[in-house]
Amino acid sequence: MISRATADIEQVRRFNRTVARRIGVINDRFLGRGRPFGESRALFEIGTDGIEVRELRIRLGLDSGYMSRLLRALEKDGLIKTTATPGDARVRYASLTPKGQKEWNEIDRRSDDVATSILAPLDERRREDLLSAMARIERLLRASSVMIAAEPADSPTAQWCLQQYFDLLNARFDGGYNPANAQPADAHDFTPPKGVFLIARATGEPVGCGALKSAGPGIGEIKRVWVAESARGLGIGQRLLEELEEAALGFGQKCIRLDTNRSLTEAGALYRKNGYREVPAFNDDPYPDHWFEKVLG
Amino acid sequence: MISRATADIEQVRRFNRTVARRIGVINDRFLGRGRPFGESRALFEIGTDGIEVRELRIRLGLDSGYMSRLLRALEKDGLIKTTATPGDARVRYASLTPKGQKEWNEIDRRSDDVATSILAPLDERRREDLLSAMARIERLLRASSVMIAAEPADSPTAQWCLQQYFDLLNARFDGGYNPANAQPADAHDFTPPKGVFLIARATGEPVGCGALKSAGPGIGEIKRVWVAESARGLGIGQRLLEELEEAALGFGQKCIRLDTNRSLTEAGALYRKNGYREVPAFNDDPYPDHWFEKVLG
DNA sequence: ATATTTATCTGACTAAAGTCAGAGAATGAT
DNA sequence: ATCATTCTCTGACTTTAGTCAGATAAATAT
Repeated sequence: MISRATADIEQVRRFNRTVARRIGVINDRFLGRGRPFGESRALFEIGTDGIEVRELRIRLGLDSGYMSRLLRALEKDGLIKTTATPGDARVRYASLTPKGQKEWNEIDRRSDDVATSILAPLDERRREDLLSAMARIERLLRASSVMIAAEPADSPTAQWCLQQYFDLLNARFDGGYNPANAQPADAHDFTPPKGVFLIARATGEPVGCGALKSAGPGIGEIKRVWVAESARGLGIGQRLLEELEEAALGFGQKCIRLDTNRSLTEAGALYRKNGYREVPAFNDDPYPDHWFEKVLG
Repeated sequence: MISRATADIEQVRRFNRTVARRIGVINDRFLGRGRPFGESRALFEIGTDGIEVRELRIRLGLDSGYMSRLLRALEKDGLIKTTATPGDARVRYASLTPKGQKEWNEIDRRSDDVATSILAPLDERRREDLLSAMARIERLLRASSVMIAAEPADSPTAQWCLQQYFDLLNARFDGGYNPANAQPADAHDFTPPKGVFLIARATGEPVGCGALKSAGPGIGEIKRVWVAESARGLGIGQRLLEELEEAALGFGQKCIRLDTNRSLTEAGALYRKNGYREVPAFNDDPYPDHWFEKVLG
């Protein structure tokens, strides 16, 4: 008997093979335009707006020597020019010449042709079916590539996430939100061994955060749970919560509490679903109107 | 305003990018095991059962000289051995040594790991959603890669398709089917400028056929419409029918007729959907019990 | 029996992709 | 002011991938 998990894995592998073949093959060679693939790729990434060479190197994952040579080749063909960046003369900035822009448009058109060639043979119904399945796959692959990791709460990324969180509260709450009026909690509170600050990232971009601090012996408090608008519905909140609880157990916190506001409907639902039960107010913060607690284990 | 078609194309391109990144990257390098990618691919394709070198070359699409060198390299590493095939000493047969089998298992395991790493971060509901979308995409990409082309009706592939068709009739009809009792129609009838024989192929494999012959001045007759079991529901019958009608117009046939049997339910539905209307019997063939006609244009 | 075709192999290439060790200029840290 | 770091560039490589023109042996066609 083939187990459920085995069949699932087989399905994923089959998908990988089919799609890699159908897309990879067409893409790679078809888009080449006689030019080495590496050059085309670089040209395409430089794009209409240009790009810092440093950034380009990271995106394509190339050795700096190799990158330099690629750019030299494109330059010699009159497709791009490189200039120093205003702020930092070490960093070079690559941008398309008019000739390069033409070439770029051609690559772009071919990309469209590839897409069209996939859709063309299908009738309306199947086409829509394919498109909706593609949208779903994209979204779910995005979800599956989200990584959650602890980071210092005072790191620039963490600060950025917090700002997003505060902006959200400010938009949702009647009368806005001002962190100065709320219970203070600084980076120190969200640092092991008493707390932690988690950041969820999708392909490098931060898309969510969540924090844990101590609220007395054996008690943890969850704060700052935020998921970017663009990444809602991917189960990131759930995963953050699970990881926060795990961290709490690691710190010996057997009880977790948190507060929230009724305008944060998704958060309320998440907590209830995960076995948090409502308790009387345990603080007199001006913003929360619901208080929850859960005993772990 | 962005047109509907443009948005669709954008969706396909976005999908291609996402999938190529998430799967392509992991697959290619992660599965490499320090070995050149070409060698790994060959090793994997040789697989547990071994394979004829000829077949392997076709599958990987490699030059025979290059293929030979790849095999020599794998042989030198003690991963495979090659022997002559019993029937034909020109053809070499490549198979894994025990060491090669171990290596193969490792690649296989890594493939599983890649699949698992995609599924693992998702909860049950999203996992199922992803898997079903993958199955759908696979199927629809298969449909979109089906090519229809005219071929001589006496080619081996055409003969093979016809045999499949007759086998199907034989299985479906009460009392079976014997082409000798039916109206004769030979390769000559299905040849331009009076007829044509179309074959639908998916990645090289024939998955359907359909034929057109003349049935008098300005009248065409469609025969031998068959779609492989494994390729039903992909719209191939519809596409064959459309291309046959187009061919008929090209031959100046303004009226098309055809006969069928009630046991071929899909065919009947297809004809009705495409505007064929039932007419009195126009032949006394023993097998058909429904006769259709359509005026083109 | 001879010619042709098929499958593989070898040698001699080329192009593309990528690595590594510095060098040099600009910037940031102390 | 000095030192370390960052970013790019150059030269000198290697590896991978692939092509092309025969050579060879076995099988097939005439």
